[in-house]
Amino acid sequence: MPVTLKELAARALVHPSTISRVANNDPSLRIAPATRSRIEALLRETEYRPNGVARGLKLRQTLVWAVVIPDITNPFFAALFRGIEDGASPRGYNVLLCNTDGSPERQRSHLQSLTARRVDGVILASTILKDPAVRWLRHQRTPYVLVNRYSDEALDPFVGSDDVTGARLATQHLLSLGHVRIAHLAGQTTISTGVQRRRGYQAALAAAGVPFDPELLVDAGFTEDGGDRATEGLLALKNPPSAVFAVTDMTAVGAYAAARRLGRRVPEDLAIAGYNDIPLAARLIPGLTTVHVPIHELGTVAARMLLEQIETGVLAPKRVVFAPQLVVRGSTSGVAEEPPGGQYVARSATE
Amino acid sequence: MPVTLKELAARALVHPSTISRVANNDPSLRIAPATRSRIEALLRETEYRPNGVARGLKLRQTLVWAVVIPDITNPFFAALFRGIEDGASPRGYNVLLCNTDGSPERQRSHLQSLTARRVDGVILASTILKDPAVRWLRHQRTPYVLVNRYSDEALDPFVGSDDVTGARLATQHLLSLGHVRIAHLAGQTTISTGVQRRRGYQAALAAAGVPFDPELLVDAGFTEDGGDRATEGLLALKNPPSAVFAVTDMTAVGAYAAARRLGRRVPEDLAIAGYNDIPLAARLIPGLTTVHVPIHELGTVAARMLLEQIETGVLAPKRVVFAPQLVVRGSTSGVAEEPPGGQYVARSATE
DNA sequence: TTGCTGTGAACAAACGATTGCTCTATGTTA
DNA sequence: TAACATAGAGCAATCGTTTGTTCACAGCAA
Repeated sequence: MPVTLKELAARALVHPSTISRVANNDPSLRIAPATRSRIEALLRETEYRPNGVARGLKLRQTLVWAVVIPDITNPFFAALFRGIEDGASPRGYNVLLCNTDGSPERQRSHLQSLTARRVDGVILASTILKDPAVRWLRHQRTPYVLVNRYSDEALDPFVGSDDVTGARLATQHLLSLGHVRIAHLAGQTTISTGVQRRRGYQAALAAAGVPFDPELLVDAGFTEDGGDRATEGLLALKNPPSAVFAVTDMTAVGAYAAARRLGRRVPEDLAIAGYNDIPLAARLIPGLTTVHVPIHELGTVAARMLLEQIETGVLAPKRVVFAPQLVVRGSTSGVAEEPPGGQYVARSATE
Repeated sequence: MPVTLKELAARALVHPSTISRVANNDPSLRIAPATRSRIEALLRETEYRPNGVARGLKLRQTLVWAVVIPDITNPFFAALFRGIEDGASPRGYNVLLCNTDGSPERQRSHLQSLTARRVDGVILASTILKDPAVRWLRHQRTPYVLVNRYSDEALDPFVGSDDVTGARLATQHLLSLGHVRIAHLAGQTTISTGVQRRRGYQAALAAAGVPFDPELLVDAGFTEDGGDRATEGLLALKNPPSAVFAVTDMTAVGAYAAARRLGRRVPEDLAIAGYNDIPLAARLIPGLTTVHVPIHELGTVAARMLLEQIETGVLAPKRVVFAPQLVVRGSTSGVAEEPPGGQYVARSATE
């Protein structure tokens, strides 16, 4: 249905190549002004748009990126995606969205079909440590950037937050409030954020001279359900924690649910801290104390890094790590909520 | 970097077409068993995957769909997208996600670039009434389906909920609780859901013999902020409403915020009802009474309709409209919350 | 030997653009 | 007038597949 160069050429009585040159404003060849304006009129009249597929084949670039994440219904990844799209769209890129539900197998099969489609780049937020799929991607020489979670610290282009520091901040905050039995709703050790945030949690305990109680470190994963179940278990202990640090805000939301169901008040009976500062965190009652991550900016920076790799052709393991900021809300302090908006300190980025 | 047919042909000492036939299991031509197995081994060894761009050019199908929505960070659209992807992925389609932020101009430009890319189909949830961009899409003969909002009731393939009925249910519920001054946080009249839900609201009032007070019908739009500001205005009236029906759950969330800020209790001072039953609705405290829409299923059905159009080549204005179900929670009744999960009646669909 | 049949694979024309190169007028210069 | 420069546009190869058609050759019968 859409018009092709060949058809236009027949109508204008010129060779297709001439039309292509006018359409692309090719400077390498002069076109007579009369011919040019005749063709331009035709282009406007027919609303000619070159076939992107044919163009992609010839130019070896599709102007398509892919974003691979666990689940777009998780507000963290939704915000991240917006950041990426806002970085990609102005440059003419469209973005494919692939959900893996955390399955390495689905991730692998998505990555295979994406490279077969010749996407110009991939942004991956669903990776596990030492991910063979990432290794494969690297080997394919497909430009890619890992976000939030890394696979191999030294080898991958990465943008994320300093998880150890962030977790330390949150745990220190709980310690400073006088809590001693602080539990950690942890992420899997197969995932970098899981490992690093555990590390920060333990480091803060050690620095404060609080002995580490393995009973208080439970694997809750990154889901609301996991946080709920794990918290229920913790509250059933003979000697339950007075505070929990959750690996993720969604995990913390699960903790709220469990506390509420079991009749515990937040923060009086159980203080809760999370990680990421998703929009939902401020809307919870009481508001969730959490580690602020500039989620949208993670996305735009990832887009910028991907673009740089594509334009320069250099696939270097550059890293951008944001310094986390603790945001204190009612779930730990019990004090008045901070005024809405504007409370975040400007981030500082290190490479 | 990835291997091409021509290279494989050189290695196997056969013509590229022969390899293509083996790779695609082309039944139209016999291949000697020896040749076939030699080529198959080579295909496996090199992990050959046909270049999707070249394939798309030749076969005139890209196996790509596009989803155009206002904003993926809105939980409604995130759930919708999952439904679509879950319908598309098993059939080998990948899905581009385009956010418009409600701007018709951005929608138009997205649709143009998408058709230039020759996507196989478009699912559009950001349309306005009598949308010229949809008219254009129809004229291009690009397969498309509208979701949730329609443009032209008689002309477009559509899947959504029965907005008039749903709004009537919610308003009747508030009336049945004894409320008389019921406000409506309405959507714009440029959008079908805005118009239809107003209609249902007014119909319920009329049926109950409650006079319609224009003061109580305010344009809040579909955002949290809009709901917040509109509610603030309503509560400042000399004769404020005792209940509000919000065009959307996110709008209702804004109403919660305003009520809380102004010291009104929900539901005692202000009852609140919403529309869509996004996951957040059940998590609010008190839980939000709302009209349940099978969001994920809207997406899978839209995917099925799109696929049918593509496979049959018939672009008919088929409609699937789900019957809405009222879900009563604490924001109107003040009674105990229903047990989590399982409370939804199975939907009934009409065509 | 000739002619025929059938197998197995090569050939070649698309799909719709882009771009280096070639070619033909025309105009300029010696 | 001959040689030559230049403008303007056509030619053709190419990107990597797919697929209808042709072709070479072997086996077999007459």
